[in-house]
Amino acid sequence: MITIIIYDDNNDLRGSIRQLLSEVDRFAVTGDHANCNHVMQQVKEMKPDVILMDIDMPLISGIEAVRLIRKFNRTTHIIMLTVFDDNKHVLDAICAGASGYLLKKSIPEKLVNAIDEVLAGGAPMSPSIAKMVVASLQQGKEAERYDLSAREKEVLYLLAKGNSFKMMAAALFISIDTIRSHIKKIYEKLQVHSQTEAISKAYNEKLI
Amino acid sequence: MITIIIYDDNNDLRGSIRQLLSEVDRFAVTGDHANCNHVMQQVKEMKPDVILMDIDMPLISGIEAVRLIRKFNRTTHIIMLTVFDDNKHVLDAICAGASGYLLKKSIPEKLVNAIDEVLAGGAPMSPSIAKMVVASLQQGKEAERYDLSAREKEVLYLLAKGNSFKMMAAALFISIDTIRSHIKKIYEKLQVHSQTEAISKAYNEKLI
DNA sequence: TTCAAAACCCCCTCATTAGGGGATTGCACT
DNA sequence: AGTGCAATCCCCTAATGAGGGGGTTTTGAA
Repeated sequence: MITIIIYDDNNDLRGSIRQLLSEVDRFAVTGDHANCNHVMQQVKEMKPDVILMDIDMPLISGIEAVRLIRKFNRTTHIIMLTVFDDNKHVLDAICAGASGYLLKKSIPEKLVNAIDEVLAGGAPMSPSIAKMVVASLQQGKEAERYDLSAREKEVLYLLAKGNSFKMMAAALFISIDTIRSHIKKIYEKLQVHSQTEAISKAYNEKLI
Repeated sequence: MITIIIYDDNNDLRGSIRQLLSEVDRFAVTGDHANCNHVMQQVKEMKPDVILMDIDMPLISGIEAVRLIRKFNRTTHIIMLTVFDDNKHVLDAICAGASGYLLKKSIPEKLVNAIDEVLAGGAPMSPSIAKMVVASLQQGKEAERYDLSAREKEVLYLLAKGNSFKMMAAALFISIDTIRSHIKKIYEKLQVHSQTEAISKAYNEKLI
């Protein structure tokens, strides 16, 4: 028997989901709550197989709840329920440790399927959510518009590793003044004025 | 009419896909190739709406091909076809700019659907692929083992943005010596000895 | 209540970095 | 043959950072 807990501040929706899941013999909804105020205690007690978690809830958001749960439990499957797919929090939820992501409008036809899928080790997602996830992996990967020379990239790389000018000079068998020259060039090209800015930019633009 | 090009070194599979797609009126397969040796030229000429791309091909891999295509074209949808879901290259393909990812075994029942989905702006994925993608986003996010205080995190964040000690002091309305104290603590906790190392570590450990 | 840790402040010195000048060599492109 | 650019090296000064001291006050947990 698959045990399930529902968190959603919408009473009607909670009811509908209970109804929907009651029609499947192997599922047992062992709890539903309008907020996450006692989520840690509840999950510890019930040890559900699957949690359905609304993202937008008052006081403790679904994302916070996932974080709380993941502090002591890495195995229970959590499927997020969200109204809008342009919700920027969706990615946060993924990073927090949710397993699946379903738009509320697609609950009727896809929820049962999604539950089976997480249990099988999958990551069910509504298409538009999947798109966001993929986009987040692709973002920025088109850089290289700063056209740093090979040597400059090398210096930037060593810099990011925490090397001082002196250490880089030794590593590359060139004078410290040459390092300085390269650094100046790099700053110019990246339009920054310090090591920290340069490295920060390098990471953000995936130059490293 | 939706135009489609297929790249796969398996002649039988290419044939099956052609056959499968020919049964859908709105699809027109305008080309199929066993390798990607002339992929840039072919794509430039045909300007297909969708490309089906095998990942494992001799000489130029599907991933390389995606990179080549994305150099001059950001709009054509590319669906990767892969045999194994444990292929570590799947993530590379995503980052290279593919839109969807289908296991070959699920082609018969899901290919038509996947094509419609990318055209609608989605990101169709086989469940096990989705799982990998999600896992890649979640990985490492369990850091926090350096237990920096809230203030220290704030300082580290500002540092990474390229602020000097002076600027941070001004921004936080505290003395520059206090910044210095926080920095010293941060270095101690992260076990580093310079700004650059600290920021590099912060990025690598997802502290920022 | 006591104790530890966080957050704040101050001083010192030496090393390093930022930013501004130069210069020479060698390679590639025209 | 000249032009541009990357890569190398040099010098200078002012600003900043690293690392070592020394503190107080506030706060939260034991």
